[in-house]
Amino acid sequence: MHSDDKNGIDYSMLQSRLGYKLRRAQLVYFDVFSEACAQEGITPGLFGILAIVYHNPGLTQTAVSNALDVDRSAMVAAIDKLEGMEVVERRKSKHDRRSYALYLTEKGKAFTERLDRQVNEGESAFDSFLSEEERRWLLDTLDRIIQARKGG
Amino acid sequence: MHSDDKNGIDYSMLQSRLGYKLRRAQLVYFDVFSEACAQEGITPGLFGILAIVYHNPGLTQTAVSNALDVDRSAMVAAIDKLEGMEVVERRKSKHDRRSYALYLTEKGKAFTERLDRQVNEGESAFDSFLSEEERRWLLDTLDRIIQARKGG
DNA sequence: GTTAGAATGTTTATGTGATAAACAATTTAT
DNA sequence: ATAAATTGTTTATCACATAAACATTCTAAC
Repeated sequence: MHSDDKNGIDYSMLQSRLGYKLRRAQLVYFDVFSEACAQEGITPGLFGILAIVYHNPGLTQTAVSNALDVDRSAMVAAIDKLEGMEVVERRKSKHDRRSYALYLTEKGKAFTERLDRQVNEGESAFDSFLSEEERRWLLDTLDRIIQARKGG
Repeated sequence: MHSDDKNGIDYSMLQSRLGYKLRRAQLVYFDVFSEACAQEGITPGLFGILAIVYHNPGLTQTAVSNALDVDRSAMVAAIDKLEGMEVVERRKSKHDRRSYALYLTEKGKAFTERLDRQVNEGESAFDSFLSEEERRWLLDTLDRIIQARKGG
């Protein structure tokens, strides 16, 4: 009954745990992302916002927070920062005076496109050991995990 | 060229990004883990420590932090808490008066075994849509991602 | 052996991010 | 017109990661 060893350490309870492996793998991608664009002051969370607003201009803060499954209170500081960087702007909605419609500035569009390329390069240079088929399978499986939760 | 839609929202820049999906999937598992044992005051990070010390009694704090790839400064508060719960104990090392050897108490062993079962149940009730083969493939792939970083 | 360098546990600080409660202003439903 | 829900916001807490610095102790070089 010899155990799962690495550097002489027994990882029995963690080795086959998806939650643990997902956490470790996510940390790796966080590092890769940071190397790709930490210099720009953009974190994965901020990039998510840019990506959503880029392709869906005019959404409210709450709509973006729903799209990314984060609390809407988290949007305030994030949008404040992106507005300070002059890549996103809040425009008052005519239909609903409570809410803002979010748009990328011209600078923000170019910025987002550049970040998208940089992150793609950084990630693909790193996960090129995955075939395109494996990559798709992995993405689909992760999606199934994410969706499985929605129903519960 | 109609785009990746969900609830009428275009996820183009995120849809095929492994980092994003890993983050979301990890969040899901964090929730499942929490439901399984948040009542015991145990977080995923603390469980990792218990799992390592359970199978590798006598390791120093630094050795455990290396095993889990966290900074050793993060161990202090964690071990403090586990010691306060009377599940882990620090014993002064005879060979090195700087360091402690970590051990589970009898209570800690039973506690860890129970948590292990609870988390296994919580996770498997949730990811049962994966075949055993798919699960192994997923674990292996995540391992490859984690290991790929070590070399770079 | 003494001395210089490295390692151990520790404290303190910063930052990211998730989560939750509460509030005023506004909109929607009754 | 009144009650209920929604929007952005503030504030708080917690998990977790990272980094610098420090005293004590050990290791290596001389």
